[in-house]
Order: sequence, then C-alpha cells, then structure tokens
Amino acid sequence: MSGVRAQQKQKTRQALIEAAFNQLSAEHSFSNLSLREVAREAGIAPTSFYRHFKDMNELGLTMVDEAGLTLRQLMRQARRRIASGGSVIITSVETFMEFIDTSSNQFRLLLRERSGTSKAFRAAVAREIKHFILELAHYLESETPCDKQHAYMQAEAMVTLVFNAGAEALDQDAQQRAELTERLIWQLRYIARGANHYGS
Amino acid sequence: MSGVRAQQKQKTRQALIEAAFNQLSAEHSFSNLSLREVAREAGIAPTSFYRHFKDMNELGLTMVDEAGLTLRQLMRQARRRIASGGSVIITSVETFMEFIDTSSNQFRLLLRERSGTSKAFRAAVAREIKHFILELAHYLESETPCDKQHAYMQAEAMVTLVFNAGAEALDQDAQQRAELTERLIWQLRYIARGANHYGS
DNA sequence: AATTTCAGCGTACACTTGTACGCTAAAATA
DNA sequence: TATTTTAGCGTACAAGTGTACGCTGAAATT
Repeated sequence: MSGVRAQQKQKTRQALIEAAFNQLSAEHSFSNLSLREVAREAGIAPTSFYRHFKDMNELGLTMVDEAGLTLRQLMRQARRRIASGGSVIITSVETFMEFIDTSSNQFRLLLRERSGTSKAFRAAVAREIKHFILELAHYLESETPCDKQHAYMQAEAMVTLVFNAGAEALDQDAQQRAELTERLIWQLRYIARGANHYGS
Repeated sequence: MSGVRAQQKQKTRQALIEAAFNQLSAEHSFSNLSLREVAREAGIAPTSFYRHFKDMNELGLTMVDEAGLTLRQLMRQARRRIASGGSVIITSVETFMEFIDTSSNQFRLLLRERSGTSKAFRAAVAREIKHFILELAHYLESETPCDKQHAYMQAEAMVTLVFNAGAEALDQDAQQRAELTERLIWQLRYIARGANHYGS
C-alpha cells in the first residue's frame, strides 16, 4: 500500500479537484464546467478523468464535501476565538466573512448547489448546513436561557441570515460589506432577543 | 400599428417565454437551456429566435421581470387579505407558499439566478427582492413602533427567511412543509419582537 | 524474473450547440 | 396597385461535448 503509484494517483486526483475549483468564479458555475476543460487544466487527457471519477457529478460531490470541511475547520477556529473571550455573534460573523473572502469559490459552490439542479448536490449542501445549525443550536441551548426547540429555530434563522449575507457580500466592495455586516449583526440580535423571550 | 403582424409576433414571443419557463424544473436550470430546445418547444426554427431576442440572456432577463411581476401581484393580493383582517405574518407566509406552489418555475428562476453566473441577472433579481423589502419596511414603519432604520433591517431579515424557506419547501412534501412553515412563523416572530425592542 | 495491474494516452465517433446567410411569402405602406 | 418590410425557414459550418476502445510502460505482485 501507499506506494509510489497510489501516491501519484492521489496527486492527480487532487489536481482535478483544484482545477475544478479554479474554474469556478462569479461567471462560471459548476454546471458550466466541462470534463475536458477540467482535465486540461489538471494536465491529463480527457479520458483519464475516468480513472478518478465516474462522472462530473462525482467530482462535484467530492468538492462539496471538501468545501464543507473547510467551513467546519474555520468555525472550529471561531469557537476557539470565542472561548478566549470574544462576542459570539461578532466573532462568528467575522469568521464567516473571512471564509467568503479567502475561499470564495468553495463558498460559491455551496451557495449555488444548494439550489442547483442535482438532488444529490442539494442534499449534500443541506447536510453541511444542518451540521452547522445543530452545532450552533447546541451552543445556544447550553449558554442561553432557551428551550431546545427554540434554540434550534433560533440557530436555523441565524445561519440562514449569515449564509445569505455571505452571498450578497460576494458582489460587494469593502464599504458595502461593512454596512451589510453591521445590518446582519443587528438582525442576529433581533433573533437572539426574540428567541430568548419566547423560549423561556 | 397593432396589425395582424405585430400581434402574431407578440404571440410567438410569449410562446418562447413560456417554452423556456416550461423547461425549468428541479433538474433543469436556466443556464442549462439551449436556444434550440426552447425554439423547438415554441414551435419555431432555431434561427427565428433572433427575431425576438438578441440572446438567451435577453430572454432570461425578460423572464426575471415576468417572475417579479407575478410575485408583486401575489403580494398585492396578500395585502388585500391582510386589510380584511388577517394576521400579517401568517397571511404573508401563506401567500408566499402559494407562489412557490403555483409558480414554482418562476420562483426557481429567481432563486437560482440570484446567485447565478450573470451579474445582470443577479442585479435584476436583487432589484425585485429589494422592492419587496422596501414595501414591507414601509408597512412595518407605519404599523409598528419602529425606527426607520430598524424597520428596514427587520424587513430585510424577514424577507430573507421567507425566501429561503421557500427554497427549502421546493424539495419537501406537505408534512415537511407544514413543519417548515411553523418554524418560519416563529422565526419571524423573533425578529418582530427583537426589532421592536431595539427600535423604539 | 515472470506476470499482472492500471494510470494515462490518442484516436475516433456521434451529438449538440450557436449562428451566418440568403430565401420566401405575407402583411404593411406608399 | 406597386413597393417595402419582416417573421420565419432551411441549409451549412465550425466548435465543443462525453465517452468507447485499445494501447503502453512502469509499478506492484507473484
């Protein structure tokens, strides 16, 4: 196992994934990608693609997983920052905005495939987001005076708003983003306040 | 003017638009549509398409306008229902869910192109949504004890949640939708409560 | 050392796509 | 009535797509 051979295979597999991410942009969505172009950028022949993925679909699902992983890692980092004494809401929002900024193509993938044309894709993205919501709900339940049900609904609403703000931020400059972020923070406060009122 | 000729032209133009809407579905987004297929379903030769639209893009923007119009008409109807004594939140949500149900392809277009690959599309959808938000903000400002700024942020948050719930509802059966709707209504209450607290 | 496995290649094929070009017939205009 | 306008058609073409098939050489296994 893990010989020169398998190692090289893993390498070009990753090259395919990275090539595909590279080709995502504001003007290019996953469904616009062609197998041939991805293979070209990865430096292999079109037909060699099949040695790694059965389908473009399979590649895509792998990419969703990878983007989800990135997101989860980032939020773990956010939790560390919170533990060492930051505001929950502000730190989370800032961290998420960093994700939009540094991994915009990964975010774009999640954003678009959430309402894309493949049920499997939509399900995969929904799973990632649900993970996110559950984590936040768990936190809210233990740290605030809040019913379990209300904690979940609160978390769901918050994640929805953050995610959507991220989507808007993609098209904006620094100035607009700052305003957007400020509004978002207010909106999260509304929810926190409302949920605590109803859920205790 | 308005002779037999112009009338017929208008008719096939509408046929193109309807053909395109028909071809949208859970598995087929606008960017997957091909000029030829749309022309085929509309019953004209591919090259005749250009007599009506310069581009598939131009068709798409027209479709966004049409979907926005449908939405606006529906919400006007909602306002009438509210005026004759319904709960604001519940009536609005129900009306919106009807829109998802009866015009799902129009909704799908707005939903997807909001984060699609064409800046013009994104802007067009954003415009429709903003219109929506402003209307709601105006209402909230006059009917609840709420700062102008807070009214806007409240409206924005509410519209975001409703829109997103609609997106989720697309993949769900009646049972799940009912649960989703119930959660959504709670979440809107959170926001209303929170905004009224901060904005007065 | 002999054999098997398999990542990557090149060729080939059947399709689909957008659109340029010129024609036709009927409606509109003069 | 004679002329112009134009919605719609058919042909044609270059470009791009996914993928079937068989080969090769080097790594892995026996």
